Amino acid sequence: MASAAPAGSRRRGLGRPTIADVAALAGVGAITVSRALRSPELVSETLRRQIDKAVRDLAYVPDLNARALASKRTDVLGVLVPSLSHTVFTDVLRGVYDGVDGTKLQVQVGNTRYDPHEEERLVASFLRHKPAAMIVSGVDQTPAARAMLENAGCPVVQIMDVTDDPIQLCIGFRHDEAGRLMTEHLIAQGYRRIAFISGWMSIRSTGRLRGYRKALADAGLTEPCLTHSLSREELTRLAAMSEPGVPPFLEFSRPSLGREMFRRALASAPDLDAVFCNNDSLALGVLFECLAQGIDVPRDMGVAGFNDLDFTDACSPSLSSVRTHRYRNGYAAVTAVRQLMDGSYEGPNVVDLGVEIAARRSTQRCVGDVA
Amino acid sequence: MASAAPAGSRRRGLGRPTIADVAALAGVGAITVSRALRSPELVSETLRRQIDKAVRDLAYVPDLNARALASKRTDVLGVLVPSLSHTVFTDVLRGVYDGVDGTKLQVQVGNTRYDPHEEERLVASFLRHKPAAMIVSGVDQTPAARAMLENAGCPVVQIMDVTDDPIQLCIGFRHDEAGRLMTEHLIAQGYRRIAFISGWMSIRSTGRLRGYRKALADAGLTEPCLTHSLSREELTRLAAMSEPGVPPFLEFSRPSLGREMFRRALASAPDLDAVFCNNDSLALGVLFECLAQGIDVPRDMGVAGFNDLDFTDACSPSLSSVRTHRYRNGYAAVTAVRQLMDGSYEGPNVVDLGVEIAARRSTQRCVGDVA
DNA sequence: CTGTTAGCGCGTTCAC
DNA sequence: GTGAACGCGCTAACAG
Repeated sequence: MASAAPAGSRRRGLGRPTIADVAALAGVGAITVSRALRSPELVSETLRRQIDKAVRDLAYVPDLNARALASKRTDVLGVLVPSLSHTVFTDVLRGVYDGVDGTKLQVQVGNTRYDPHEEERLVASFLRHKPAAMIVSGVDQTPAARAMLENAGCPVVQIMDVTDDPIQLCIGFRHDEAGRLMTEHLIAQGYRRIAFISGWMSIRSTGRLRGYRKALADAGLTEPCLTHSLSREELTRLAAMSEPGVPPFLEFSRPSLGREMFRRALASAPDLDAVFCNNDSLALGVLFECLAQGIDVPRDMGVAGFNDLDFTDACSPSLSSVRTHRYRNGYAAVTAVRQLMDGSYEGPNVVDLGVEIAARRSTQRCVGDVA
Repeated sequence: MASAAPAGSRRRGLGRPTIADVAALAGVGAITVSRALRSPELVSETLRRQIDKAVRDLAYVPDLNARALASKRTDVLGVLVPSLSHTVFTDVLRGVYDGVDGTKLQVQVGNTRYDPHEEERLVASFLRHKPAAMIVSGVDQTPAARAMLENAGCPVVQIMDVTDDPIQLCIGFRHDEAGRLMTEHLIAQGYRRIAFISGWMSIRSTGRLRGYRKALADAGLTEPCLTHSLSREELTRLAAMSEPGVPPFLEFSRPSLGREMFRRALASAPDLDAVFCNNDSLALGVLFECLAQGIDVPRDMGVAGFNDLDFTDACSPSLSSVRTHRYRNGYAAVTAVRQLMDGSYEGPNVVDLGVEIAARRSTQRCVGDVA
């Protein structure tokens, strides 16, 4: 018998047909089946036809684990993001998915949950599967994770931030510059007492804060009321209030938190005339709080968000924000990965996608300055 | 040499240490290393110590593909969702991730993009990796996908909907009932001319619509203006307007679309007194449109959403919605999976998590009826 | 263009 | 408690 699972065998497969079964049925060698499946052009028309039939008749499905073991490679594109609850990263993922369309690449998403150690574990875990390439978010991997990625032997692209010292290639934008640009926009619109509001500071948020401070300093202004982080007790309280397992960083972008933090900012700096929010959800809350308090936006209070989510233009007044190219970032990362894989990549190893100020009504104090 | 990669070999590994290298260094058999790694309690203290040292010295990392091939199993929990852009499913995923915490299970997410054929492909693809279990969204898999899942030989849980005929086990809630409950709530609040607004109808949306219609019929009311779907041309136009690759269903939940569809509904039924939106984003748009038009909510117009996203309670007026237990659904699915894996599952094979009406100000026409 | 041979790295089986 | 042998299903290398 040519069957792969002789009855007397000490170990049997799951009963699923193997490549040997197909080969036997088609009357060819196993390797020919293998080739017919992966590079049909290398196999003669006749044999290919017989093989295809046998494959169909047996409902043969190649075992990817065996393939990976034998060939030492897979078509898995590992993508690590810090959160799946933030539009920011799901937008990136859409770009990634679109980028791999029509490709052999299989996307596999890992959620680091903003935990560097979880990221490290995931890097190790993904690398064990010998991925075709890796895309990781941010540029602040732990030394261990970085070392693993450097030795991964596959293309590695860092996204959503830039650094002078990428693991291999990084494509993203400068958060400090983004923060600076929006603050300068607010200043240009005549706002002077500008607060920065944030629930939780990721490494990237800190960059935006830096840019905000620089812009203020350059304009000779001071920070009226900087509420950039919640106390530990508040953090715990919020966590307790939420469904078990809801990570704090999600809570920290809630509109209701925006309302609360805006109230606080106003209490400690009653002469506030603008708020730069670390994300659009917080800004939405500020907008509603102004509405509830009868504060006129943009006349008495400028409100700006970050990320330019889909609701910014539907607000009333529409909400100014910082447009980051998240979809494009994901797409570009995959494009680069593919080029790195076939050796055709020729771009620089640091790519800055830039950001744009989406100036809308919520910061339009100077008439005629905004579309 | 006992090394796994003799210099003269025709095929070499990647140079990475193998279990044989560890065994050689520790002076034991390969199998003992294998055991020490997976079931330390079966190996004597002394050997375990030597092995651990060797593992560390060589920075040995087990090859998961080889392990999977030899053992015919993995610790991968495959999770298929129709979208990563909707909070709905990312909430589910949080539940899933929290559920596997402290477990050997490795979550692997697949994005079907609301395409049954893509789902079918993904099912096939995931199953080839011999996952420990699968969690799939909805109950409307293609016959082929269903057949594959039935023969997968691993626990399979369907979520976010219920059916009398699950593949194996399904945990979710009834969308028709959800639609009915919210409509009844609106009726109880004195609204009579209630429109249902939706940009795009998924299978689950259709269920909600069914419930809405039933509630109206039961109350002897008619549908004033049902704008439940966009024309094909509009669909194309919207797609063209958006960034390449932005799937229509995303566009279809935009607040700006809510504004637009509300204007239309109002145009064809000026006596409209309430709007039940298929999701909260649309409802947010309706809220802003009312604000812009000077329509008093809830007095002159009741506005209800669906899903109860995080911004509903921060709106002004706060937005009524249907609370679905997405996080809990993900968590429960994993719990069930784990029990199915060790044979301890004893629940029914259809679990209805139910929904709740989150009654807030935007539908509070009858004073005192809402908290 | 096709087949043969020899593994890929690990876990199962069975014996000690 | 430990180890030797064998095989999981597939593909790289080389020969024809």
